[in-house]
Amino acid sequence: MFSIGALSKATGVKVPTIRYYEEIGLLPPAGRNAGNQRRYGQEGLEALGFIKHARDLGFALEDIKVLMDLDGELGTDCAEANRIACAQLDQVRARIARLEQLATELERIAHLCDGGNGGQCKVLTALGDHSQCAADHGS
Amino acid sequence: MFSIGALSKATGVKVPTIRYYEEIGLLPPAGRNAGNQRRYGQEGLEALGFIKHARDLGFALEDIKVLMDLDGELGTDCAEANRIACAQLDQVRARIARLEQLATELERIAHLCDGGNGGQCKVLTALGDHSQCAADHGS
DNA sequence: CTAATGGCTCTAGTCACTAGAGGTTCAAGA
DNA sequence: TCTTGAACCTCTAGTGACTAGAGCCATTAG
Repeated sequence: MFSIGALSKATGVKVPTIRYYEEIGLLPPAGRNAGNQRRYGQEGLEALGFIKHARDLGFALEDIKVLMDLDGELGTDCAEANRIACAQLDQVRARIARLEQLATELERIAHLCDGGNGGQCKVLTALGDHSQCAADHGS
Repeated sequence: MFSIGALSKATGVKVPTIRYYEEIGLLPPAGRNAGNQRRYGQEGLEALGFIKHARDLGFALEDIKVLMDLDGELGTDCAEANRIACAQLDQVRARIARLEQLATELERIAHLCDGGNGGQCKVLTALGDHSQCAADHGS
């Protein structure tokens, strides 16, 4: 049996975050001891480990909830889990592409300036003027 | 003179967002007409355009505030603006690196499954078990 | 037995908006 | 001039995923 602090250490999820997960129904309400403190068993550890790993992979809590519900079902068909994972992968790839455009643009802007002073700052000018940008970096 | 709606169209920033920017002091309070409606001139357009561009580049509103204040100062030294831009670039690069790790891991997980069913879903198992991961994709 | 640590609930704050209610003003057509 | 509908106003509350703090109670080591 783990206390909430022990579970926190074991998983790397902060104590208030664990309580938050319970509050929003992502974790089932923990059992309590005589003094009303939460006590967790192996299945609590596994559930929280699953959440932690999925969060690290960038899944939204809502998606994690769906994945966990899938897991409970008997003879789970894999299709839904796979769909969610692929959607997540697409999102991550899209974010990478977007960030790479930003990085290009920021490099250009940052290189305008040698850190000297006097006159109008070219960095500020570049930030103010989208038309100077090489590409459509966003909208 | 622009109404808030015209300014919104001209910049691509939504109307409630413009009011929000004013509320938090990012935009100076707009002048009003006889009927208490906001009216903007050229400088309003430019200020909002600056904010929009910087937001598109991923700058936080707090950083944008600093940049705009810098812009107002006479003989602005460029160093601070440059520092903020470079910090932003570093952040973007770090996020890209992190996301690339995630993408690798997600590809591995998504490929475990052909969408068939029966037995324990390998996608769910992989999500639950960090030790299967090739790399330390997060913490 | 006492002190330190850890746990409890509850409220409010973060960031950057977004949505909705309920009311007022503007601009264009009849 | 009147009317209608769009655009505007303020205010409150909600989003996601936590984080911080107040004020109190439980557990545990010495």
